[in-house]
Amino acid sequence: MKIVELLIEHHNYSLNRPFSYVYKGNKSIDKGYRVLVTFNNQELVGYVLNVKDTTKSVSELEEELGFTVSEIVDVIDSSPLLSEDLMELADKVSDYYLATKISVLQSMLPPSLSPRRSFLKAPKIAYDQYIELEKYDEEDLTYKQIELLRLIRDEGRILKKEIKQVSILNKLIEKKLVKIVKEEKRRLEIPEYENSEKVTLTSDQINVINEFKNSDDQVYLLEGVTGSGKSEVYLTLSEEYLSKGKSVLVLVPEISLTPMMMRNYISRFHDKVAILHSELTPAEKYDEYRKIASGDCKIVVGARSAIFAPLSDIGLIILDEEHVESYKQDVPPFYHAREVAIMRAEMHHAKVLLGSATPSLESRARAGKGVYHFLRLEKRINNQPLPKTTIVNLGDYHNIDKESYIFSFKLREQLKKTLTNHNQAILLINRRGFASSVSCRSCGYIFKCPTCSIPLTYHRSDLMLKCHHCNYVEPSMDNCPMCGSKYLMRSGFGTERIEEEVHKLFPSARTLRLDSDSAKIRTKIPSIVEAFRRKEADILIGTQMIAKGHDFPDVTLVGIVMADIGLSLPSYRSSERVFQLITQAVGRSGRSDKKGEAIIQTYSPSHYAITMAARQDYELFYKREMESRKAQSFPPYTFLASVTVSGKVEDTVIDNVYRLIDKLNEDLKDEAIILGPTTPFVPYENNNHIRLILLKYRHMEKVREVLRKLVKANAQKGSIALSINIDPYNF
DNA sequence: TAGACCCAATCC
DNA sequence: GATTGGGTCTAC
Repeated sequence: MKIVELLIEHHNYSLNRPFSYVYKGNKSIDKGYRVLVTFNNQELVGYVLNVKDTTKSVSELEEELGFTVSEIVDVIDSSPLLSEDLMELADKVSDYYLATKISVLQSMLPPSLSPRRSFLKAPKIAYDQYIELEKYDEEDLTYKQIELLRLIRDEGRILKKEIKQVSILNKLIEKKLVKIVKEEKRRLEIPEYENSEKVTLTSDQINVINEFKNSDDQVYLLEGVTGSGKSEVYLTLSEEYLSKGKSVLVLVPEISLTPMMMRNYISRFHDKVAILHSELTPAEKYDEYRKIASGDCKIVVGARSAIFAPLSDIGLIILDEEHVESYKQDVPPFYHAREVAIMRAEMHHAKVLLGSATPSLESRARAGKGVYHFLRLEKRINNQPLPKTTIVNLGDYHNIDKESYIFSFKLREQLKKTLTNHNQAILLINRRGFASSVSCRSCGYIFKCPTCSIPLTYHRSDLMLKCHHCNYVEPSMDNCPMCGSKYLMRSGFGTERIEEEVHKLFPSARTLRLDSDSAKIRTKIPSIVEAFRRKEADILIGTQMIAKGHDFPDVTLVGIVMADIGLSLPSYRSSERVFQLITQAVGRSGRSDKKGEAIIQTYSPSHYAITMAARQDYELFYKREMESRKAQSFPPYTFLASVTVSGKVEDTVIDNVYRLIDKLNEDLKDEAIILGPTTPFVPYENNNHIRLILLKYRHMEKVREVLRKLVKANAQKGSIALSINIDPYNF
């Protein structure tokens, strides 16, 4: 008989410890296997931590342990699902982030294998299923159903697996509004790009590569302006490690947004590369995961969660665009891929290479202090000049074109020039939809999301009002629900409005729009990007999605329609975000031998984030922003942690927040500044009221200990739930 | 975290 | 007298 210690799939701090069971069967069972157990009258998946043989009887065991021990119902796996080193990594991650270990394990595994949904076998699809419109009728549909139906109507047909809202789709099928059409399956093919010819490295690149190779440091920050050839450095180093028999892990922000990197790696390394990212279907993820685990692929290119790819013997971990915030997971365990990369590299004695044109302040500060080895690529390849950049003050009405109110004379004139020269332009507006809010002129009523209470955004393409925080939708109405007035005002503007404006001013211009609405369908982003690259459109209009990573040789104009959006957001990172976004966007202009222009429209023409971005001067921005962080005691001068308290009853939540703040003040008198309680941007969600406590501190150890105890002590309370976010971005 | 149970408030 | 919502407890 065996004694098995395991973790339960409930994600709660009071259950964040091993539970003991016995196993009398004869299947093989060991660390890393999943088993089926009954736990408090529920049938659950357990995650085996260790197994011991015993000669004792169950009653002797119970006597010794002091509780009843039950038997494992069944063993699910026939081989361990997670390697020892990933289990060890999970320990480190849950330790650093004060997260339950099961939440880390769940983040590590593809959804079809994660404990929660372990019975989902790898789906075998023989056919591609398309959804086609049968009949268009909005009668008796919920708003979400209408939204989907309109999408299907507008698209003609959609691959079924590309629709994420399966339950909504099923309702439409049930109502016979849409039908499924089966066609022989088109396999997920990884496109076979031509062997890219070996580029000759510049002397800068060679220097950087040699410095990397000849140093024993563990973490490196490579700062290089857009177009300075960071990718080639990544590829050369990857090749080097591969030839030494090591494996290589490459992280990219969101693979659909940076097909460049994927393409580079595939054309260089072919089937040695596995691709892992959030947009793959569960079946595809499962396949790739198994392929990596079996050792067939020595290189993995993927988004955030790929940091947990089951590679062995890792020699090099690369994080491209290391400053991008999507490396931080915004649900528990709230890990940041950069920190996990460093933990993992330590275990493998591997090196970490962080690359960016605009490094995060944290990383740049560490490089400045010598914690990371600082590498720089200063010149653009071929010494391309930076685009000529103009800042237009929107506050000065002389600059505004009265025919549109959105474009300045300068931007309109440059657009015209670009079109006549048959070049391409990119217009960036950091907001999707048509109008950012809808209100009633008579009574002042503002359409708000019933769950988040933030204003709803009007979308012209499907005539819906949408909440940009949760997924709430409702059809837009012609009358005010309060007073019945038909004078509704749509204020603010987003991508859809810009597109309309362009059509008005330049009727013959062909446009494409790229934002998360047009990206609702999975494969759409790459196809829009490709279409634009093939010059099927003159102007690409989009949100920050378009600012990153793409290389469009014929783009000679980048227009930032309103640079201020985001600057006033209540985050200590807002200047950094704006700087990064504008710098990246401006860098899209003039990538080939054609000369580029960029126009930044803004209400804050003298804000340093904007002026420095216009000059593409990262180092100066860095110095200026560090001063401001220092003055306000924000990272990198301090560490942050947030404690979220949520519960069904608002008063209970508030009482508890004050109680916790008192407790924290007592325990951390000299260690931390405790701020709050604050009401977050979205004050209630899923019927829970939410309040926040923020901690600023310089030394982690004591604070971590106190928080750990706090969370344990409050874990049993059913009326409130605590959640801790170490190094939070949004609060 | 999910279910069981308990209690008090509330409803018809 | 039954139903509902909140609070508390427990789990190998």
